[in-house]
Amino acid sequence: MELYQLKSFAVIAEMKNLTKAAGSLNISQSALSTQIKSLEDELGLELFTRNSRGMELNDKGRVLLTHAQEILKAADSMKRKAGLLGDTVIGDVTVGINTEPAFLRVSEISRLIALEYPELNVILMACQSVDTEDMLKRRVLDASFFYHHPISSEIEYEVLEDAEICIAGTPDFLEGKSSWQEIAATPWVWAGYGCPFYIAVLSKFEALGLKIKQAINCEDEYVIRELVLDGHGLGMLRLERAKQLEKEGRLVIWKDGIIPVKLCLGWLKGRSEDSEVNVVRNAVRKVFQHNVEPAVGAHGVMWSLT
Amino acid sequence: MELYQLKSFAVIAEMKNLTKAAGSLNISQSALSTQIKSLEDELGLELFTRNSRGMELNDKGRVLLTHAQEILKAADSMKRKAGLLGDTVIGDVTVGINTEPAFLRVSEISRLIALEYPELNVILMACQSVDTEDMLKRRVLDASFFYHHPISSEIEYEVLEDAEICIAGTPDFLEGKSSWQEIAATPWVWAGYGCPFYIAVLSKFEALGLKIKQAINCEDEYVIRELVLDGHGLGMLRLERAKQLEKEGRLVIWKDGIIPVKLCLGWLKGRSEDSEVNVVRNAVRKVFQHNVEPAVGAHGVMWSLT
DNA sequence: TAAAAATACTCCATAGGTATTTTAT
DNA sequence: ATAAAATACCTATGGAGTATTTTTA
Repeated sequence: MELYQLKSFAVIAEMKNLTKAAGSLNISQSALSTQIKSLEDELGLELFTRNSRGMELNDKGRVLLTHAQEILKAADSMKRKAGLLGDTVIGDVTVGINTEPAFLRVSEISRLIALEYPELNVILMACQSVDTEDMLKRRVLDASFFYHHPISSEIEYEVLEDAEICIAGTPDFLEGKSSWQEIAATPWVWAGYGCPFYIAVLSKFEALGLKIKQAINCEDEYVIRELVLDGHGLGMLRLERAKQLEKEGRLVIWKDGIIPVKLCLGWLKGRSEDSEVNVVRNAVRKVFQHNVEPAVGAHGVMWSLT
Repeated sequence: MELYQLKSFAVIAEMKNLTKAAGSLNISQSALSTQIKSLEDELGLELFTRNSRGMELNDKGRVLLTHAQEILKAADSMKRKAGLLGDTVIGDVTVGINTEPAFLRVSEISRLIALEYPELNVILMACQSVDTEDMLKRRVLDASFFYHHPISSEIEYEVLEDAEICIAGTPDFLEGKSSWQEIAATPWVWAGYGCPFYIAVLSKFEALGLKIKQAINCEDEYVIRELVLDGHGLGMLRLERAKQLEKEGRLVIWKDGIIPVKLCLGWLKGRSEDSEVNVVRNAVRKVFQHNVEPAVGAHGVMWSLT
């Protein structure tokens, strides 16, 4: 028993004439005849009485037609649903964010996505740049923001914006200091393993044969900022944010320690055609190309901290 | 989209592993792979995410699985219903009766049918023996009782019982009469065209060069009997019934006028395998072979008079 | 005789099988 | 290295077509 047979069954029942039904189904009279016969054989009963004017449902056929119609209706409903789903994206899309959401314009992005794909839930997951590759490969993330750094060729990305990172500290740490030697000799609030900025600074130190004197290690950007403001040592902050804090007189920026970085959005190469990836790419591209109006609220945003 | 694909879809979703699902469905892994792929193509979306451990429903697949299961459930229900209907007979079966229902044991027959086929409605239709052939051919009747007479080879029948018909009349008509000449000269209550008994008598008269003197024509057995009892003339009655009336002194049987006839059940040759025909045949055969207990009531019997 | 369904026969599309490749862990 | 899915390629079942026969009004 297959759907095409049930469709034929229903059409014959309606038209009461095999030849006309065959025309309506765009198959030959012969094909339809054998089709309905094989259905009758399989069900073990006759569905129609045949007469010289055509075919008429018999009592059993009448009973089974209601079943067939129910099945066909459900099948139509499934196809219609698939058609709708085909154009939309549902479920979750998980985006890694490597720094402050406001800088990444996260709420604007999620608002855009929510408008176009109301059934798609955006999950934000705080994620160090260095972990991006792993998180994308493990498919914990569908796409992720990161600061540019050497990365596997399995990851595809596009550059969104230039940014700057600076070395900053409380005034007492930086007053009168101007050489890398003096900077290296100052206590540091250090970000552990793979943070691209710290790697850049570290390689500078190594080139000059310097070693940092003392460090507190910490991964989280927010925590680092707090520790620096608290006078634990020098640290690396986004220039924009550091300037704000300098204006407030809470810290000083070391002018030689400004590093240009590129903000990127990355995804797994093999998933470049996945709708989840493309939804994020398109939304992010729109927000970073044109200046869309400022966010008024985050739609369907969930926070997930690593 | 066909049912076999939906079945595959459901099994893969349950087993989360294409290879195992293929085993369960008794087809090869390869066949199942292309099967589900073509379903995905047709629906225009992916149903599963493939990973190295197997296949997992994605969000859209989860939505569509519920639809697929609904369809499969309805299909199962239809098959189950067909299975039940295959063993039963529903609707109407129309049986022609050519004489008194008690003699035909109609209520026993319909009781038997009602027991075995509760959804089958027995319709009884009074029908002259001579009309049997036409009524069966026009499918107004599925089967019919009739007294044996020359009949088309398109009609199949079986003999149920021997019966006797006699010539009878009120005492004043038959007193002292003993020859065919005298009988022919007596007024008759005659049954028109094809009644087999009257044909038999007519041919006897013709062989003897006789003509009936006077006749009232009437088709209906009951009416004939009333007219005979009312003294309108001689008529032909079932011997059994005539004996009863003779005992009551209401009429006299002419001893030379007893004709043996065979009670038959007939049906259209081409329909000898139709369940409607066989239900009647089997019930009638049972009742006329063994003496089942007398009827206590007629189940689902409708009377329809021509 | 006409109209409809069934059937005989042929053809080919495609479901299914085997063997191999690709992919991910 | 292993386990799984995808793919290439082949086979064969059975669905569909044409032409014909059967059936019934």
